[in-house]
Amino acid sequence: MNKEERVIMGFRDLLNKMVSLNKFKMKDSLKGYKSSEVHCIEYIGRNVDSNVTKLAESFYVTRGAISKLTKKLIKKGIIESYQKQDNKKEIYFRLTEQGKVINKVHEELHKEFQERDKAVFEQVTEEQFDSMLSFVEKYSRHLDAEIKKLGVDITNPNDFE
Amino acid sequence: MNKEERVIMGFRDLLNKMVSLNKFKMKDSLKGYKSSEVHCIEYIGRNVDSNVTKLAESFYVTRGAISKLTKKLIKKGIIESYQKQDNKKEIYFRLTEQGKVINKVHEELHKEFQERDKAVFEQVTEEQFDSMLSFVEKYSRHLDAEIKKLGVDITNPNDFE
DNA sequence: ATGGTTATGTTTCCCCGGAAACATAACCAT
DNA sequence: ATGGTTATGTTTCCGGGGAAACATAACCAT
Repeated sequence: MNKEERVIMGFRDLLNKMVSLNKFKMKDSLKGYKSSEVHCIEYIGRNVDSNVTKLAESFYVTRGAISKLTKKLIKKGIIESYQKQDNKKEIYFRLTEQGKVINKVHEELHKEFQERDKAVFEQVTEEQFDSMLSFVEKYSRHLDAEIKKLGVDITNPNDFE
Repeated sequence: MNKEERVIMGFRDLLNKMVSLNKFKMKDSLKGYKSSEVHCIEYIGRNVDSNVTKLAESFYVTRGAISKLTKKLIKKGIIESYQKQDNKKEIYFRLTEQGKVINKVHEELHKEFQERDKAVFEQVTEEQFDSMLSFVEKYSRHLDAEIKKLGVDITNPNDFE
């Protein structure tokens, strides 16, 4: 396996491990909530006027999937929807008080993760960060061009190689 | 968003884009085959004596999922199973002639991807590669320790943050 | 203004994979 | 050797998400 593949594979495995750990910890502190639900709550908590489309694009899933998920969260009383006077098409979401509590717990968990990995990131130099970011951005732009050229739809992933 | 998050997010997006592009191209040259099937074929083509457990570990999915997938591939005549005289427990897989053809097509596709991205990787210096690999390996070891400490099961991912 | 086009959201049907219970074979400690 | 433990594979049940058809609202060109 050459270096290119090792880098890509390495990051894939890294992400898998992070997700596994996240799910595991979530079972402790956020019992009863699926990770997809928590991510949705997190996004709505961070972004005013979230709607189905924005959530779908951000999570790389279909609008249909988000539509069902938000309906579930509304039924559970974690989020609520609202509209604006001048727009009868778009439906926005915000957290209820209950939702804010869950979001708070999740934020604490995030801090815990950062603390956990601090030791690793402290060893990374600015140059290393910039080098990685420049690679990511360059590669990303390259793929964007390809995606555009072929007219590919980027609404589905969540499985890797 | 700090640099740590940007690197992780950046790679997540990168992987998503690669997967989308892969799926799109596969629809052209490997019509009728799901990407999970093709990956399975690829693995069996590369590794002698593949079995359900090894495939599951490699793909981060449950043995049950692989069990169903391989059954489907056998029914389609793409792979076949065999056992060894001295082991009545483990069941191995190999490609049939038809499977080899598909694998060949897939390999060509891989080369095409490498060619497509050559321009990007040519710009990456050895130092950059080594820097990224060292980061990945360090972080990975760190998470492994955490995973071991907590006794987390790494058999499920395929969705990211 | 109005008819075609695009954007947004919903619903139905279906497939894939996880969880868990199960069956069987291999291993191992005594 | 044998009974408990572990490894491997399978099956059933269920939930989540994709695809596609659909409904409705907004946009836009004429």
